[in-house]
Amino acid sequence: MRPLVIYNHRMNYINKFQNQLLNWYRQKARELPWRSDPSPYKVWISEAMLQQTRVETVIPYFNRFVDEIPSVESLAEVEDERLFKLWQGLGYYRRATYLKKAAQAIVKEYNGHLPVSINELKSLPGIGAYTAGAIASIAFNIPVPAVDGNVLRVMARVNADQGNIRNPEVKKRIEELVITLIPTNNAGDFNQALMDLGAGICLPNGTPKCNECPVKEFCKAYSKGLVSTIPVKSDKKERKMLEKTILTVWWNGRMAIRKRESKGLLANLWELPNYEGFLSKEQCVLILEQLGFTVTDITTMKNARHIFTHIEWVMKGYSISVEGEGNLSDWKWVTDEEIRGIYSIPTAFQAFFPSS
DNA sequence: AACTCGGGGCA
DNA sequence: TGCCCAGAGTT
Repeated sequence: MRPLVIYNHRMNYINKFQNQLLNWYRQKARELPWRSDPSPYKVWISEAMLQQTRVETVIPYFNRFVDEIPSVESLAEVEDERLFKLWQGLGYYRRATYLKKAAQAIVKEYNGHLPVSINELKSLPGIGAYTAGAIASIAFNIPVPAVDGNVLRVMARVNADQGNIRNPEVKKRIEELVITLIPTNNAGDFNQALMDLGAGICLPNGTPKCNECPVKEFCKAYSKGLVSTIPVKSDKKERKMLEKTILTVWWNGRMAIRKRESKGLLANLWELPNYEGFLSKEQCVLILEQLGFTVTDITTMKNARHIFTHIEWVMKGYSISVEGEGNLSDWKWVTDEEIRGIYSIPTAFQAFFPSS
């Protein structure tokens, strides 16, 4: 009898945790575009966009994207230029490349339908442990965990886990904990409830709203007074500063852009011509002359700064008018309208555009 | 295990 | 300014 009693106690604990979390979610769930129609395709697109990106940022991108590219098949065939344009400003641009690659694989190997199994999902480019779990649970209601940054924080507090949440071991530990709690019949709502809880109540940096938390009676960090010290997170690496000179070069009413290389930062996106270091007007004029142009005007623009995760660009800019033929191979002369409608140019350069 | 890869919002 | 965000892939 004894093991059965313990078993029942454990079941009651789990049921109560599930019920209180799910009841809270039924009342407080955020209304989000991908929640009104959680088709596998829309869930997938939303999860890809949401990687390291806030919900509020994603919403307009998601709406535009699924409106213009409504299916796996259309995604598999979309022009790269158009794909990147739809992603412009969202960051982590290889996610867009992964989406198209995965769509092509889904058409070829799964007849255009997203696979249901975690392992098959994870085999697709851009779909890792979290995203596979999110798609499987939200789109297919399969009881698997989907541990993102929110869930890591929430469950580290619930279990008073003082491990460094950047440590993969700690993440695995928390995944195992979620597995013991996840309901067999309502996994999608359960996972999304944990994320909403993290986004709205169980906030980072020691400022959670514990009085509003539906599961505070289960939270060991709350009962032990450790909420402000959990989760533990190791320090990030320091950012390096990089000085650059950005050129907006005008020729016959058009502006010069060029394509970035296919690897590394902002791969395959378009950029304004730019050079390492702070160049003087004279140095810029010399560069343009060596390219075969005659400089008719050059003015200094306002300095700008762009902060990436691990680099910071400090940028000096010049607006330059040129005449002549030039002898360039990798510059492209484009109009304002083409820049707005066609070419994907990352945010780092926006400060040097006339539209901004 | 450590790096790389964007951009924005908020204290 | 620093931190964090519905992370994934490479080395």
